[in-house]
Amino acid sequence: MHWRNYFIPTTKETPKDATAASHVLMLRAGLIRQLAAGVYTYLPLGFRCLRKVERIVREEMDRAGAIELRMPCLTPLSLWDESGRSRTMTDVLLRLDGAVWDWAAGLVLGPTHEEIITELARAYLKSYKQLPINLYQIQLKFRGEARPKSGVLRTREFLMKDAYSFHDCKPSLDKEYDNMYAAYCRIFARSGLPYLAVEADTGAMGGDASHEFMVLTDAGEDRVAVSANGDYAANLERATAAPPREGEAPAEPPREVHTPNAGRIDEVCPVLGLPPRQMIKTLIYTATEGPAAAGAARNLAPGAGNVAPGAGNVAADPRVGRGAPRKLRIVALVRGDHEINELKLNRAAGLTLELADPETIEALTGAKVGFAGPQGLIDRIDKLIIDREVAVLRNAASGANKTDYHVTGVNPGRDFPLSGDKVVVADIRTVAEGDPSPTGSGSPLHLRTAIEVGHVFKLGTKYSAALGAVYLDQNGKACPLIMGCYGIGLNRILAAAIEAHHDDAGIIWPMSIAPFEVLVLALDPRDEEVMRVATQIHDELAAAGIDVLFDDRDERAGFKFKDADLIGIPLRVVVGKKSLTAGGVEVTERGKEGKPIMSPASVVEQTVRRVREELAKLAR
RNA sequence: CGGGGUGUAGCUCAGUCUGGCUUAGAGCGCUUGGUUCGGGACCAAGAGGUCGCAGGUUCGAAUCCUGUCACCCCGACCA
Repeated sequence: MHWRNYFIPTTKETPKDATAASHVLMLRAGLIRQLAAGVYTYLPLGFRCLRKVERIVREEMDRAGAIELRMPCLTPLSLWDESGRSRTMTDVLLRLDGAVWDWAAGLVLGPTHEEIITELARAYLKSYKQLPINLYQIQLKFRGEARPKSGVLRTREFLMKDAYSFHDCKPSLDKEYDNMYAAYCRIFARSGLPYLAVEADTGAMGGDASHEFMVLTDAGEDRVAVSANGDYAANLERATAAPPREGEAPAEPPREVHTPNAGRIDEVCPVLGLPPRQMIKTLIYTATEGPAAAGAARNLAPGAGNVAPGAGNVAADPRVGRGAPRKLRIVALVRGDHEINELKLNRAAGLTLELADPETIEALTGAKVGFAGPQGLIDRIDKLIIDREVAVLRNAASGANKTDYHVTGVNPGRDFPLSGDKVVVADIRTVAEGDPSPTGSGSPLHLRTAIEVGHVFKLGTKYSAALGAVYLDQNGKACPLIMGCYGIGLNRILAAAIEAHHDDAGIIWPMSIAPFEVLVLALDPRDEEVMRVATQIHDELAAAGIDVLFDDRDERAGFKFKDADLIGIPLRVVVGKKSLTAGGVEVTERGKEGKPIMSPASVVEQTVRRVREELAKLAR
């Protein structure tokens, strides 16, 4: 490919609105152009990268035995009614109402395809003999993302590989889950990503396994906890630390202390002379009676966020909670130096909780906000949820349920119950930097930001049951299909790769997803000998099957070098009068030092070998 | 959805507070000619803008007012 005839609109200027490195570089290198909020055109260079990623994904999915198909972007609203997600995903589903045609109101742009694939399964997968089967597609998704950001990391339209497997038993699903997990490892390794598989939250689905594939970078939106020795990694939403040890100090009697205007932990501690870890935070929540809402959607669960196929929300049973819903009062306790994890809290409560307003808190405790404590509340509330780290405290301090007073010498079990109908002791806090790994090694956990690039999920029968997708087992009995879903955000792979591999000058592409593998740079295109040598190298590389770009532009050397660094093609062959005089051409690797001179006769062979070596290394 | 901010040339921005001194500007990019030529060159001459849009105030609006749209940032939300 001759640069002169190609289209690579690079810029020197850094775009105003871009902060993430990948965003800045994708714009500057001429990979993408924003058309609207969260909507991007992939320019030729960016499109080539995307296609390379697509190819890796396709090859590995095929190799893993999955079968490719293509489902539509336009999907009938009625299917989303069947699953209940037309109600639970209202702000995610992009509807076509407002259109002038009546029929358009019945269509939505698919944010994921659980419903669609389940409809297909319902129609065709009628016998256990057809199982297991794994169907996948690489298709655009549309989501009513409230706030697109970070370039291509969070968009309203994106490319996702979503796969859905169907099984007649759990062991079969487990096996395919492991198979997909392994395929994902190969995909991300081949893409050159420093990825990490972490335990992910399963939301309202409960119990079943789910893993997210993360790339640790500064630009991500997700937080993960990773142990220093690598024995544990989990999404912060679900990460847990080793359980606490029982406190041993002898219990002191409770004592009321005047703490005027000191309602916050950081205000009270100096007054009481206690560290935050000896404090009990008393948080008051309300909830409406009924089942818990679904958990958080994952971005890459196909159904959820950008990467995973379809772990969508399944609606709560609309019949539950009809009539006169009663407001429940729930009190949660966490240590003063800990943050509560509302996802864990909701699961422990079996309800979706909301922080109570000040009026409710004052009515319950008889004190202003900031002075609540667990003592004596149990008879006036519906549930007391105690973090397990609070349960082992000795001689802690809490609010006194009396404005401007706290109590010291508070002891769980004596001053508030640790058991009983209304009491739950559970892990309801977010792990903190330095907490011990739950594996028993005690290795300290570190908190990192990350980009979610993939998600594997055991769905179970959520959608098959909702849509009536049943097969007949060996006994002729109709059973709902057991499903798994597996998503990968292709655009995010590009952004994550750039986040992980760049320097001040530009992108440093992994060989496997680089738009071109080799750049031949002719320094003086008006010099006949330079052009003859450069053209010959380009042509021979191309003939050898190498993706090669030929910078034949009549520009100054510095200009072309800067562009080369920016677009980040891994191998660069520089042909100039100077190098020819020195006996050949220069070969450099992007991001590495040194520019050895090679003879034009051997450079093609050596470059081809280097490309293949690099690709093989990634595929290992 | 809450809070904040920005819309002026393809890009990055000045001018807006204090309406008229601008025939709407600069740099980058683009066109033409010349010089230069191994790390984003220089000189000269050009092309390019309904100042987001709609109303209003005024003798006069990029500038003031009202509305509206778009985009960005923080937060919320994100089976």
